[in-house]
Amino acid sequence: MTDVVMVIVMSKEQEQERANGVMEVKKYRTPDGIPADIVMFTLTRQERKASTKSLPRFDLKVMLIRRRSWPFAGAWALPGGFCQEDESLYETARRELKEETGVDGHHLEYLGVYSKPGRDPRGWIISHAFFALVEEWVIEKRQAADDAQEVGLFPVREALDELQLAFDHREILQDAYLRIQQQMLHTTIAKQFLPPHFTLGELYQVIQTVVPDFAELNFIRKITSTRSRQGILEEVRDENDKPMLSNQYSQRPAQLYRFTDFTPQLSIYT
Amino acid sequence: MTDVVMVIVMSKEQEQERANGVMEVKKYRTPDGIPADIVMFTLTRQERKASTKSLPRFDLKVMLIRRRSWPFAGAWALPGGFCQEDESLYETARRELKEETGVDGHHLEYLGVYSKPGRDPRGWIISHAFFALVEEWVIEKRQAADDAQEVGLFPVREALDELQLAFDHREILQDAYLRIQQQMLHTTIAKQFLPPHFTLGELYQVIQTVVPDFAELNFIRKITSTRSRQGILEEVRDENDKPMLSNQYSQRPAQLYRFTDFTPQLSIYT
DNA sequence: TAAATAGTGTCTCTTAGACATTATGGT
DNA sequence: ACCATAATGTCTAAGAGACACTATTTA
Repeated sequence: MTDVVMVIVMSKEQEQERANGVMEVKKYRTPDGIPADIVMFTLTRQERKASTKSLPRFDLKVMLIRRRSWPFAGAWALPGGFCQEDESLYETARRELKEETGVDGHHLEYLGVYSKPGRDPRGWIISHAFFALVEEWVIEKRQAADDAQEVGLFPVREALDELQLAFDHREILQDAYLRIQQQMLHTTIAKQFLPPHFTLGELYQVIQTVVPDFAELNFIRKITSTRSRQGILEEVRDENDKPMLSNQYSQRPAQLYRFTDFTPQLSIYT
Repeated sequence: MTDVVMVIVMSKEQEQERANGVMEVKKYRTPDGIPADIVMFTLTRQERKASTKSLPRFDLKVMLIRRRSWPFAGAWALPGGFCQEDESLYETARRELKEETGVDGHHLEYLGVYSKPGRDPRGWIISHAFFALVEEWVIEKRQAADDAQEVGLFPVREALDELQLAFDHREILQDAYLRIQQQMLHTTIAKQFLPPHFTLGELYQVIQTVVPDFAELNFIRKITSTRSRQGILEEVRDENDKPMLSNQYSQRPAQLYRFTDFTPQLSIYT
């Protein structure tokens, strides 16, 4: 990130104009704060008691923190904090994500703005939502170390259906949920939840966890054929060019794959 | 749009907490203004001097207004204005679109937030970009009636490549251009630029104007077959169930179509 | 009859979709 | 031998992609 420094040379008249311009801006009421709120998603691994090796099953969870002060004291809310003058909102989100959850350097994406009048009893506060995708182990490490705040990981459906979230955070979470489902099908964000090398079974589980409606009988065949979808995945091979296999989740070893950096362009017309 | 009224019953202690909370918010520096800027796209029809009837060719254009005061006096900029306390940013955008261009009730969609420090010499100003899609005739009517401001319609490529836009409006326009291209292929926004009934030739021209890379040799065949794409379009028929044709653009009459309300779900995995 | 658009014929190759079948190897 | 997962076989119908060809009017 490089900041832009703006140098402006002005005549006296221009300076007067500038002062007027600034005055004009200042004479209106301005918001009382511009926070960034973060919807942090993670996939947690369910314990399975199968008789043999079996595929992992996941839960899509969201991190919430319990508010300690007015307003909505005691309610669960999205982590977040106010934007400062010397940072962009993306930087705010990254800073708050790190400060409040100890997570840094992960997928962080802008979601939208929430500006409905009256959404925050503290005043005129316009919030910007981001969503982050983090692997489970990052959060586990953090939760152990942290005793400053009460944090919780909730299954998304439970958070939406059963919790009374602070502010309009239910609406934000709902929007984020729809967005991550869309992204899961349109882009390769699945890789945020997967190790560098993974089996097609794992990938399928990840997609299904985020998008329960997703079903594809011939998943393996479709992924491994398809010329138009021209290789969003590629087989992993070792130094001798032998296909690398994994039998972590099954008796029969399964081919390992990785995502390429190719994302196909979708269209409803072609 | 219905506003939400929030009623809160508080004890004295709670009221004290509330006051503290508000104080806490107030003691930080807050932005000097939160504007909404609008990227208004339209398709203008090119005059063609062909020997017989021919398909319309379009240009994708964006509306800009010339700034009259500091900063960037004389430069072209996106129309926009500041958010007021009693409205959401979407309402701001709708209001400004109407005030500055006389356009109301059209496709208006949120694009994103622009908050890089120093982006506005007037102070700490965080801008929200929207994009609007408007038919040509609406703007023509407006431009004739308006003499308050100098407004211009520029081909998008020209505005991006040759104009020095105010603030970071070039970046905003660039983002909006990418977004509209994406939307054109993923959704049915093409209908915003088309009459209720249209020929497949017209539709193809619209798509190609917004997404020059789009090319599809068997466009008609693909649109009219396809079970999976299950009818984003349907043939228009008259009261006697006869197919309705148009020979506006060709000697041979062409079937008229309309969009259904179906938008297919795309996926890179299916 | 040339021009400009609309639409069909034809051919090959690939994919979709649905199921059945086989492969693997540890408990 | 059974289990859970991985992967291939097989079949039909449909679509992709490329081009050639016909259709419809009017200037």
